[in-house]
This record gives sequence, C-alpha cells and structure tokens, in this order.
Amino acid sequence: MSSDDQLPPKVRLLRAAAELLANSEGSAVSTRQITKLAGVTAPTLYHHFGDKEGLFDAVVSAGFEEYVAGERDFAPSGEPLEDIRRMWDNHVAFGLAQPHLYLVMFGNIRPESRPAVVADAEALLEEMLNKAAIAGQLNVQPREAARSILAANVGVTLMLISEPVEDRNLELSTMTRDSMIFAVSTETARGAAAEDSGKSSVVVAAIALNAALQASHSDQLSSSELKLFLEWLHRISSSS
Amino acid sequence: MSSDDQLPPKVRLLRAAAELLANSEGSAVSTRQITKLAGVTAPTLYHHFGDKEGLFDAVVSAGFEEYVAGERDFAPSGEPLEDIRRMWDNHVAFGLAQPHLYLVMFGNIRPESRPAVVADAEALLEEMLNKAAIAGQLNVQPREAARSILAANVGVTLMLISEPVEDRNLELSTMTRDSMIFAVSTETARGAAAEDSGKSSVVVAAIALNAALQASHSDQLSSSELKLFLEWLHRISSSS
DNA sequence: CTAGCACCTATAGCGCTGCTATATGAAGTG
DNA sequence: CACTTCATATAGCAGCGCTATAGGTGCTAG
Repeated sequence: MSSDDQLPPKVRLLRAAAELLANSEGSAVSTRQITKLAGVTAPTLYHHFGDKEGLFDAVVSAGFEEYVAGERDFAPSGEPLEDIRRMWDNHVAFGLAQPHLYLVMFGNIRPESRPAVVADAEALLEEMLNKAAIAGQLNVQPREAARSILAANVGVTLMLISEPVEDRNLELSTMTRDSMIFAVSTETARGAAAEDSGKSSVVVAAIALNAALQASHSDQLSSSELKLFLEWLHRISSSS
Repeated sequence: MSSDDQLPPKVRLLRAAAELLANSEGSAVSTRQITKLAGVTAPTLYHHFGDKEGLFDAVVSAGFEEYVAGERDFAPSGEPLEDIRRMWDNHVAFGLAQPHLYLVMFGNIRPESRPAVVADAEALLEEMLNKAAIAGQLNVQPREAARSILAANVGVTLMLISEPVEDRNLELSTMTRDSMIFAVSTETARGAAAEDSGKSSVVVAAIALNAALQASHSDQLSSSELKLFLEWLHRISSSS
C-alpha cells in the first residue's frame, strides 16, 4: 500500500511487519495488516516465511542484530563488570524503546520452548562474564552467572514494560542489576567479611583459571591431560 | 459435557476453564472448548464474565488464592529472610507445577497494563520484607526490595518454564534468589577473596590457584590426583 | 524462437477464533 | 394473571492463520 513499491515483496513484508510491530499499541498484529501494508497477498507471506512466526523470527533476528550492536559497541571498557552493567542497561533500554519487538523476542513464553534469541543473549553475557572470570572477579561459573543475570534482566524489563510509562522507575533496574552483579562477583563494596562462610579463594582462583584456559588455548598440556585437568578444575570450582 | 451437571453454569465454566488451562499442552485455550466442556453455550460465558479475559481473571484469582495459601502457610519461621526464601521457592514451584496458569497470571505481558495479581504478589512480599526491615535486616526500602525480588523471581520462573523439563536446573533459582536476598539484606556472609585487580591471565590464575590450594586443603581431589594436578598447574604457570 | 521449467504471486476459501443481536425460557412480584 | 428480571440458546458476524489451486514471469536448453 505504501512502502516502496520497488523493493522485493520479501523486504516489504519484513519492513511492514517491523513497522506494525513497533507502532501497534496493545493489540496484536495480524497477517492481513502486514500483507495489506506490504501490498501483497497472503500466499506471498507464506511462500517466503513459512508461517507468521517465521516472519516474526526474521523481524526479530534483524531487531536482534540491532540489539547485539548496542551490546557490543561500547563493550571494551577494560572493566568487565562495568561492561556487564552497560549490557544490562542496554538490554532494558532496548526493551523500553521497542516494547512490542521485545515482547516478541523475550516475552512470548511457552512451556518447553526456548527461543533462540534467549540463548544468543545468554551467550553474549557469558562471553563478557568470562572476561570477568579471567580477571578473578567472578564468584561462580560464568555460564551460571549469565543465566541468572539474564533471567533477572528479562524479569525487570518485562515488569517495567508492563507499568504505565509515568510510573516507570529505572531505579528498579539499577538496583536489581547491582544486586545481581555484586552477588556473583568478588567485589567487596561492603563491610568486609571473613572467608569462612562463603566461597574460598581456591574456588575463585579455579573459576578464573578455568575461564582463562578456555579463552586462550594453552599448549602446555596435551589434549588428554587438559581434559582431565579441566575435569578436576570443574570439581574444585563446583564445590560449595 | 461432563463436570457435575448439577452445579450452576458459572461454576462449571470456571472449572472447565481451570481444567483446560491446567492440561492444555502448548496451544491456546478457546472459548468453544471451555463452553463445550462446561456444557453451556457462548452467550452464557459472556453473560457471566463479560469476555474471555474476564473468565481468565476469575480463574486466576482462584488460582492466586491457592498461590497465596502456599505463600502464607509456612511463613512464620521467625527468620524473615528465611521466609522470603521460602516464598521465592514457593513462587517458582507454583509456576512449574501449573505453567499455563502461571503464564496467564505473570507471563501475559502487554505494555502499560499491569495485572492485579502482580501487585498482590508484590504486596505479599513487601509485607514479609517489612518484618525483615523491622528486625534491622534490610538494606533498602521494603517496597523497592519487593519489586526487585519479584521481578527477578518472575524472570527466573519464566526462564525455567521455557526450558525443556529435563534441562531445568533449580540451581538457577536458588542462586538468583540468594543473590537478590543477600544484596538487599545486611547479611555479611561472604567469602571475600580480595584480589589485586591486576590483569590476570592463565598464568596468574594458575599461580593464584596454586597458592590457594596449598593454603587451604581442598578435599575435592584425592592425594594422587592432587599431586598430578599441581604438577600440571606448575607446568602451566611456568610457561612464558 | 520456442518449449520447458523454476520461481513467485494472486484468487478464493476453509476452519477456526472471540464475540453478539435476538429470542426464548424460568423465576419471582404486584 | 400480568409484568419484570434474570439466565440460557439459536444463529451468525467479522476477523484470524493458513492453503489448494492456478496463473504469470523470467531463465535456460534445444
């Protein structure tokens, strides 16, 4: 109907879907709205994308690259934990800027069906947490920390989206963010404590070494040795 | 069609909706399924509940009382923070036991539309956090803590629901739970491994682990394993 | 040049959805 | 009995995701 009759229908469908997803206020977006705006008919949509979810996945993966670009751009500050904070804030900002797209990406939850985008976001976080682990700043396994932080990050973002705009208080985000990061990190921004009741420095060091070994393949050990070594390392770093 | 033709249609509709919501696997629940199971026709539903969402709200508020009952029953342990942990676990357990009902309650997120059940759950948490605050165990305002903890709690539960049953790792829950509670509390139970924040590498991490292992005897490895482990550690830490 | 083929798009419509205009029955009240 | 009020049913609307079928388009082989 409108957007650039020159472009191929596939692109027009993508743009129409993205536009409707970005601007639709509350109600759902139908295939008929999309095809009408794109100036094509239904079978064209299903020829190119299989079904509605396929089209949405395509829109999401485009939106995800935008998200990833935001996550990666201002990453290397030298302080991994500070970068984690920025990734958290960027995640929330993305969700609030494009709530409908965000809801399609992270809010469309069904039992036992894990969207690919969640795994990607998790990997992104884990990557950064690995750097923190290498720097000895992590208290737990990077993978577990990534899952935990992402779950809280999504929970906060969903809660903020569901609130009326005027009530949205970003302090909820920063507070939860710092709580999570503080809890998984070795930061001591709090009244000092003895090491008798928490993780020992052995565990912290083992986690750091584990992450460092996986980041830069050391050739000091043969592959079979390394395998056993890593297993022992895991055993040590998994002990409470 | 089945359930107790004696009962008034309103109750039969509620039970049918609850049953379908509990047993439906993946796909959505339609009004036709509900009315057929209840043995009534469509206008009856709309006469009593206004629309589909009204019926679901009614089911939810019944389910919520079940949820609240679980939250309140084993509450007064004398340790408010311990009670918060139980409320968290009960929340997750409820979500995993009745995922579809939970998704209707907490996962049906739309921009600027806050379900009543969220506010109720928040109030429940805040009430308990107030006790912690009175006992001087709280670091932040109970209201803020409740919002933050609930957001993380919902985020974790949604993430667990979206995972395949066999992959569900409740450690994600306990870890996030303790992170949140620890961060808002005045508890000082942490193993502080104060680390010079110099750039760590494989070597530095290996040296740190080596030192830490010798300082505190880890019993995760047998003595022979430990001997070989230390040798490899030495090989790594002497490289480059 | 034409035949064949692969790709893309449109017409028309199926079965489903949430919902309702209208009508009928039942129950209580003057 | 007449009247009102509440509760249920018949029948159907507009919208949904999706598709069987057919036709148009452009490329390549003979």
